[in-house]
Amino acid sequence: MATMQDVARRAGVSAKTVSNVLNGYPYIKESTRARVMAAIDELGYQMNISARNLRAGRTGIIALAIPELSLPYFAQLSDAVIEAAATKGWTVVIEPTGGVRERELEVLSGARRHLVDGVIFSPLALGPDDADHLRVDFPLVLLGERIPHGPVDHVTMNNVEASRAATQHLLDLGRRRIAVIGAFPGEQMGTATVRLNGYLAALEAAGIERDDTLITSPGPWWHRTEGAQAMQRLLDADIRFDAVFGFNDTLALGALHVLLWSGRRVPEDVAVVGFDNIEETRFSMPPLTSVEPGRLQIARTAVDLLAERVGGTGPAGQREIYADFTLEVRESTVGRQRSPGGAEAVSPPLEADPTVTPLDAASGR
Amino acid sequence: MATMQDVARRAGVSAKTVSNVLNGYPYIKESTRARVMAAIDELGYQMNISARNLRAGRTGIIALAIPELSLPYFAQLSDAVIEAAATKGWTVVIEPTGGVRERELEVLSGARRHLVDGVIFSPLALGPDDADHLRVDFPLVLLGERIPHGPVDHVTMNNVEASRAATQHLLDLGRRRIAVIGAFPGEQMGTATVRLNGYLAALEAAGIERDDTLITSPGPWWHRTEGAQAMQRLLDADIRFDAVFGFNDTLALGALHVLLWSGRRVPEDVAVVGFDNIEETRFSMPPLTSVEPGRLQIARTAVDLLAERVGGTGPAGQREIYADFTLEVRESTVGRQRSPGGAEAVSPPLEADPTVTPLDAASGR
DNA sequence: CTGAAAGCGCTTACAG
DNA sequence: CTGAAAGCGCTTACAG
Repeated sequence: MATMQDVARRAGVSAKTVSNVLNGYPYIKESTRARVMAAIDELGYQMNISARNLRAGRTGIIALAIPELSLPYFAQLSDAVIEAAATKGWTVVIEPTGGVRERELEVLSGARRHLVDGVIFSPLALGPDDADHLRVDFPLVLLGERIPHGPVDHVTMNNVEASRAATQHLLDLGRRRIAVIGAFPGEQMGTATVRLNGYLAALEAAGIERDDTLITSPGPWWHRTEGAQAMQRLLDADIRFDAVFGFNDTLALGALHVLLWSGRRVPEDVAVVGFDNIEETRFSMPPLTSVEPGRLQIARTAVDLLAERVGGTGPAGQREIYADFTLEVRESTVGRQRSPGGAEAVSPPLEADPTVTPLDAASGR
Repeated sequence: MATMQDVARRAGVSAKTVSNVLNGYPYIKESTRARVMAAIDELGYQMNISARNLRAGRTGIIALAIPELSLPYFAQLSDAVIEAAATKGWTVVIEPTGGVRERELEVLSGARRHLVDGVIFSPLALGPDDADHLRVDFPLVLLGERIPHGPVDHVTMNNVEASRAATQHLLDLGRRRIAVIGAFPGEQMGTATVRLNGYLAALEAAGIERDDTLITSPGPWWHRTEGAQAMQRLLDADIRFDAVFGFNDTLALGALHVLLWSGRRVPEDVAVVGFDNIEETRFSMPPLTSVEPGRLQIARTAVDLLAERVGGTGPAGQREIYADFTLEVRESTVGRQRSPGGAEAVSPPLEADPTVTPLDAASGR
């Protein structure tokens, strides 16, 4: 395989000049650049990334450490991060930690430190007591709620406010007994905790007393299974409720499934709200009202902050960025007619998802 | 940062010996190994991957090129590939192509050839005419149906048989007018084509004539949206049918959504079958009968074949491996009672998903 | 605008 | 079992 030297020889220049051309160094005579490019074409030359990395101390790779891709939120977040990273010329390696503490620590201990220019990390097992582990010697951007005021740049959203808004939406519809799927009493700090705080804040503002029989704790994982199980236990215990707030969409969808199975009408008997606004919320039956957490904004911001750290242009202190959320109102709370609160008429979700990449015309499937 | 030389000096050995220790070279005196390990610990030494790659000509990275992570099948496949690759010491970079021809060609033109030891590639835009593009000078394993007999190792499943079995299941239930969601007439070869062939084969064996008004072509993308739109068109056109076969689960789930919306009962009025057995098939209402394509087996086999190619131990010719499929019968076809065909009683999906990674006890959410 | 030399941190032969 | 030398293919100063 051709090397930079081969190209230089063929173009009648030095390797340095080839390097300059390839790296976009501006002060090169046009004729020289043309000769170099021609030589590259003729030899089919491709730069050896490892050599460049060794010498330059950069790899052009960032890691995205998340619990698992099978959780739709993280799959969709990963797509967004990959796309945002590409605009910076970065390749992304995804490191599913399984939410296992040891594997999350490995992300930080930097066994792959030399492989990546930086890391975007969404911890699940690590918590506030682990903030010191975040003092690493490579650029790191933190996502999520587990370590709120760590010593690194942090991108998140205002979960308390968003959760309060979702709960308020149910209250506005006249619901008074709102079951929660997704509390996690063992948690010092995390998504479950802050979303529960938002829920409780909304109740308090409405003068409704907290009822712990309505607050279910399906455990640390938030798949559909756990949502279904938690709902089944509520039904088995004959708890009365007129609404359900799932702390993520998969919990809410699992709960919705069991509700319908048991013969409840949604939203007439029970209104259901989720969180994350994953694609399938538009396709459940009925479509699921959900909090859009600003996933694209989170991905882009995380990549931008990381790029600044890698480039050394970030400020000295850590930054805390909050993405904007919105409540997407769908039929699981307002039914098929116009919402009483004046929301737009809700129609079957037949419009294309604007976030879907268009397929070019020539391709097939 | 400490180098191998620093470690060698501290341990009183040569760099070569440190390298031998780190690479598991067997013939090292135990006392030497211990001294080296101690020096590594004391210095906090971590090998520079780029330097190793440059010298060894390997990177320890493989690429997985897929259309997009937002399609649950590919997210779940990616998780499986990442896990399988880890057992070989490989890191995975995921390259979402968006199904765009140009980006799929980039995967093969090897702009990142030096970055990866090999590539697992699931094309969508490239087709049988592009087989020559697969003649690349790096290890490559192909997935999917788009290029059936290309010049490279290929892992797939028997789509025709699986599709035939799914259709037969509907026929066994007495259904005679089975609508298809997912045909793609413009396609020379691909998933849509082979699954349609299986469907037609089953009809023919049952002596049922093909009815083209039942065969919908939602286009190349197989999201929920397209399934919902195709179903809406069937309903708008007043086509009669008593079953629906979605060529993947998201199409089937989109169609299911519109069916229920329109007031049809599933499966009493219309039975629904999907393909891929993604997690949410167990949580739709009703749960969706689907073909399990052997996703884990596909992931592991692809990684194994690639490892043999990278190691130079594979056979000269290309291999064609078929994963085993099974039909997972759920309520969308047999309802909540025992299936007439003798399948097991179907119950609400409250059992845990066995493919879910356990979270360690100490972690939170 | 371009070149010649040195060196990034490893591993590969080659010796012993 | 271990060592000394060379070199993987680039980029970084340093000159001019």
